[in-house]
Amino acid sequence: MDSVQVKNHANHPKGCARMSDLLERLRARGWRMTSQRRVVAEVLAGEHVHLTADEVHARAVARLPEIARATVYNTLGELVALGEVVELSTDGRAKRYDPNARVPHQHLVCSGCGIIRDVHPAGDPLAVLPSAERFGFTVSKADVTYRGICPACACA
Amino acid sequence: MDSVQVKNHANHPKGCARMSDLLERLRARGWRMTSQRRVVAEVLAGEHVHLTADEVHARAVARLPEIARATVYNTLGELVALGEVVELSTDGRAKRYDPNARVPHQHLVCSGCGIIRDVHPAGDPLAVLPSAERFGFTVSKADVTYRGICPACACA
DNA sequence: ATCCTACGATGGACTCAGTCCAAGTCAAGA
DNA sequence: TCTTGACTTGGACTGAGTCCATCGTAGGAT
Repeated sequence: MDSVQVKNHANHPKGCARMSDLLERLRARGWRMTSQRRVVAEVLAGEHVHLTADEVHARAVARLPEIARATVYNTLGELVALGEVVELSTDGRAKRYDPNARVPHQHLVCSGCGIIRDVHPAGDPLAVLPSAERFGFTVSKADVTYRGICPACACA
Repeated sequence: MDSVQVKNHANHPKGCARMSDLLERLRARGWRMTSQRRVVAEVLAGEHVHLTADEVHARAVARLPEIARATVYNTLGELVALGEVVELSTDGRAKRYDPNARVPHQHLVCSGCGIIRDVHPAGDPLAVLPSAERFGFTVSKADVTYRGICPACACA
C-alpha cells in the first residue's frame, strides 16, 4: 500500500497523511498523546531535513511557546526507541534526527558545509563483511557515512 | 612507578620501531618535539585500542604528571590533521582516537559493551554508491560502522 | 460529565566533552 | 648562549545532553 513515495526533494503532498499515520502508530503503541508530543512529531515529519534537538526545539517553540527542552529530548528519545526516527552523529557534535526511518538508507555528508543527503547504495553493506572479519559478533547493521564536497562548496 | 605497561595482544613486535617512525615523520614535518607530544604519541602507539581523549590524558599523566588536558586535545587534533590518527565518534559520546591510520579499515562496535574492533570489508565501500546517488558531490571516502553484539555480551 | 491517578511536562541545576585564552615556558636555530 | 616564537598551562567558558523534584493533564473509570 505504499503508493506514497518519496524521491521528493522539498515537497511531499502526502506529508499530512504520513503524519497522521505516525500519530496513529504511536497511539497504537500506548503513547499518551500530548500537545508537546504532537508538535515534536509534526516538526520532524514536516521537513525532510536532519535537525538537531535544539533545532527541533526552536521549531516546536514557534508552535507551542512553553515547551521545554527536556521534553523535546525525551520525545526524540522515545521516537528513536520506537524506531520511528533515526539518530545520527555524523560530526561528533550535536546528534541529528532523521524522520525517514522506515526506508533503509545511508548518509552523504558535505565536509564543507555539513549538509546531509539520504542515499541508497547498491546492495546490502553488511554482505561485504566476511565472517572471518566478524570476530564472533552477531552483526545486525551497518551505518555508512559517505563524505565529500557538495556542488555548492566545490564552487566556493 | 610505571615500569611495564600494557600487555597488548601479540600483534606488533615492532611497536618501538613504529613508534620512532612516527616521531620521525612528525619531526620531518616541522613538529617541535616536546615531552608532552612525545608522551601522547607513545600512549597512542603503545596500545592498539581506541581511547578517548580523557583516557589518553589519564595514561599520559601517569608518565608526565603535569601534562594539561588542553595539551592532550591540541596534540590529538594535530595528529588527526597530519593523518597519523583517525578520530571516531561511534556513539555520540566522547570521540575516540585510532592510531592505526595508515591501514584503511572500518569499525565493528558492540551495542552491549561498546568495544570496537578494526575490520576489513571486502572491496571498496565507495564503489557501491551509484553516481545517481551522489547528487553532484565529489565523494572521497566512506566510514562504515558495523553494529552488533560481541561474543561476551551474547552470553550474558 | 466528573473524578482519579499514573504518565508526562517543566525548568533549573548538573555533568560531560571540548574549546578558548592570557600568561608563562622552552626547543631549536643563529 | 641567546632569542624568539611555537608550545604548554590551568582555569574559565560553551554546547549538548541528563537528572530530578514538582506540577499538570490525558484518558480510563464511574
